[in-house]
Amino acid sequence: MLDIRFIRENPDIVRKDLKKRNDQEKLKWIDALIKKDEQYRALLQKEQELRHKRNLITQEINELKKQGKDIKAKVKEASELPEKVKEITSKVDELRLEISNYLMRIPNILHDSVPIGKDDTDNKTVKKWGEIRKPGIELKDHGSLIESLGLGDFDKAAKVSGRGFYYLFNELALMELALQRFTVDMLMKKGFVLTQVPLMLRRKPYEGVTDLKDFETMMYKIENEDLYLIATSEHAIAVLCSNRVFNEEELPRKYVGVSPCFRKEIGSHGVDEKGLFRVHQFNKVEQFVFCKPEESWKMHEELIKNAEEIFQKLKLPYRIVSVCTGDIGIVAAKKYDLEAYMPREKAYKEVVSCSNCTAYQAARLNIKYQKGSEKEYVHTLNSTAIATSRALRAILENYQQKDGSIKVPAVLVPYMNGIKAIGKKQ
RNA sequence: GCCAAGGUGGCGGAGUCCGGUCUAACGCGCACGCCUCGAAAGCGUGUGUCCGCAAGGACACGUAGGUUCAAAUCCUGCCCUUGGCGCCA
Repeated sequence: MLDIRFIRENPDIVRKDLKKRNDQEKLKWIDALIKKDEQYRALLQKEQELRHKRNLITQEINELKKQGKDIKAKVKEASELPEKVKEITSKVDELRLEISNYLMRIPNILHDSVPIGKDDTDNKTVKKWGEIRKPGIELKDHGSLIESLGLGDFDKAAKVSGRGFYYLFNELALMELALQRFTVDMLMKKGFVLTQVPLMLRRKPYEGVTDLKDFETMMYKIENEDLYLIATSEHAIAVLCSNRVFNEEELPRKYVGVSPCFRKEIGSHGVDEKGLFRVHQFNKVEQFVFCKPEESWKMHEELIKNAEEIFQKLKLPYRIVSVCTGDIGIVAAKKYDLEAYMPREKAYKEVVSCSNCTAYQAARLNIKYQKGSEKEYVHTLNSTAIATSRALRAILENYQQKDGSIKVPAVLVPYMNGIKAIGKKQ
């Protein structure tokens, strides 16, 4: 959320940003919002005057009573006030709510380097890494490969849970755990605090970390409970520090979260349906950082570098794209996606998303740090380290061997009891 | 899930029975200032949010309501914590 004071004082910056996003509707909101804000503050003044008046009379009554004098006349005078206060308060609350509704939906201010575009086809490639090997065989899609090797079962999962779920067995399940441990070890060495999180959150804290439309399109709600399954541990870590004031020397604070993630993925259909790429439940290792504003852009580069390091060590070719205005969403000021090369499709597919949310989440969650005698919002950043389901797909495609087996990336071998290849016919 | 006791500042902890000079006694911590060569001690000041150019004011005692001229205080729902019982990997 943007600070209302910032919008009040810099409406042109906000307008310019919305023009970049080509968001005509929200562009119109700005004038309406500023007007509401003016009305709100004027009315708030009136409300406070009225309350002041009431407080004075109340005190008078107290004095009179103590002196043993008659209070009837004063009480009568005062008795007219509560209703007036109530009336004006409800108007003030109404305005406050309207303003907050605008603020919750107005997007973050974008970094200058964010490319302008309408959807993900306009994302700009900023880097490519790795050599694309010619497999020399007809590659199987990862879903069929898994099933043919007996390393998973999608059909049974679909029967008992629905499409988008999976069973994994033996070496493949082990590789999933290996990916997590390998990533966690690397990040802990870099000073990240390993964190296991609650997998469900209440609505109110959750509103602090996500786009409101996600509640309908992405999140699973627990029936008859005020609880939502988390879509990523990012959310649980962000709210961990809500309403907190950091000391300056506590920053930057880096967390590595490990958790299952639950997503409805409503409206997503197509070729990726079968297999591990687009699923309702997957495990993810996530980087999350709270830092001072002046260090957040450096930190953003650092987080994407960490993700790159993981894919480099796995020897999976990838490219980095800078996500464009039409694809970036409302929370991030800048976002990199890391897309791994999928040789069967001969295409790069998103496996990592790395965002600098600047003060946008911090303002909603009220996370500040003590800067001298002042308090200032921190910046928050989040980045996938590894989403194992998608990384597994990349490995299954890139490491397929001619004999139909899958070579285990060298860095994972120690995490897999020394197993160097899976699916090899004995 | 049941029973009991609780929830007040950065922390400990009064105030609640019996509504009113109670946003907070007393203590700790932290920041700044004085003192000092420097420090400790001591002394002083400050230490929630919002509106306002300011003067000033409003709000804030888990949370949402209710009663009242007036609520930390009385009433109700909900959330949470601790202890006991029950259930349980």
